[in-house]
Amino acid sequence: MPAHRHGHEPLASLTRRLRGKNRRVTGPRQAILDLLRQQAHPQAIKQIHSALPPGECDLATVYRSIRILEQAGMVQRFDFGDGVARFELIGDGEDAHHHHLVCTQCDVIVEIDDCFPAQLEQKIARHNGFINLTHKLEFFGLCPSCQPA
Amino acid sequence: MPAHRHGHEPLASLTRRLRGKNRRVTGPRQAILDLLRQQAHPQAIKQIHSALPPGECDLATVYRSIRILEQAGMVQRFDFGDGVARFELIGDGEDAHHHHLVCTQCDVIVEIDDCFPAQLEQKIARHNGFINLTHKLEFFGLCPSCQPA
DNA sequence: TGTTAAATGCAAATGATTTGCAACTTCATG
DNA sequence: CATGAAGTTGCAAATCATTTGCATTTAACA
Repeated sequence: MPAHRHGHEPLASLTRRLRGKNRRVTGPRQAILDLLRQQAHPQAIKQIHSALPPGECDLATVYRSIRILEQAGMVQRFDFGDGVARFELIGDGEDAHHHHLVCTQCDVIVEIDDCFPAQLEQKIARHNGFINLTHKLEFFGLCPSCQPA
Repeated sequence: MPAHRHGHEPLASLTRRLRGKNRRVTGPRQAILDLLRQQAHPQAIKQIHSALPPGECDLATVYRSIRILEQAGMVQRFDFGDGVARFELIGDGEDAHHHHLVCTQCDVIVEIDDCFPAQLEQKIARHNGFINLTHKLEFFGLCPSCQPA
């Protein structure tokens, strides 16, 4: 199963994971988790906040909750270079690492399963004496709908 | 010659390029270009500003100049995910596209010649019906000096 | 050398994200 | 099931990077 199909892990399972990290399960956090559960693509903080029922959760609390979730390893941060961080839920035990393809015109996002070749990455590490290599990789292009006829 | 060796293109050549783009050659712009000429790695706006002789150029002017230079194709923007854009001079006629390896501990930067395999990128494009694919790719890891003994 | 559009300095505006703080919950304990 | 300490929240104010309005200065060409 591709990495980005984090399936529909039930909310109860998510809150259990959170509690397991010694974090309290609060209304705002449940609302955010429940929202992220249903998203197929990374969401900006503002998106999350405005998708929540009005008055459900303060914007600052979204920021704080997302940070907690990220530290707990339940959420992954992505950066498409537009100055806005986006976040995606990581399924339990799931390999969170994946990349995206973003339309430069309409901002549609596609999850990508391909990754930078591990062997080449190891070569880069060795060649420069670095260890614990990771990478950020995102693709951009014109999606089918935005292409000129 | 690797992409990141943009050599030491003389300042006169750089200002000529700028003028060729119908941009005026001003004191601040020359100072910024001359500074970037001598840098081997991408520089943050603040770094550029504080490296300039005091009073030489306003911070807002650095931002504006860099934008002009970027639009003129003389400077390339990089994003290491820390919320600060960094800029590198592009040598004349040089292939600007390259990536970096950044130490997560001391922030040292190494220019990388390897790139995402073009063939794989094309496969991704085809597979998703996208065209004009590009990508952002940066590596992170622990540099030799920061590794535990 | 004069004109004129471009560029600059300075200050104020933005936009994303963070933080101080007092009031309010969660949840382990009793 | 009540209770308190620690963790959370809302709200407002603070940061930080970056942008912008505007009056003044300046590069470059006629």
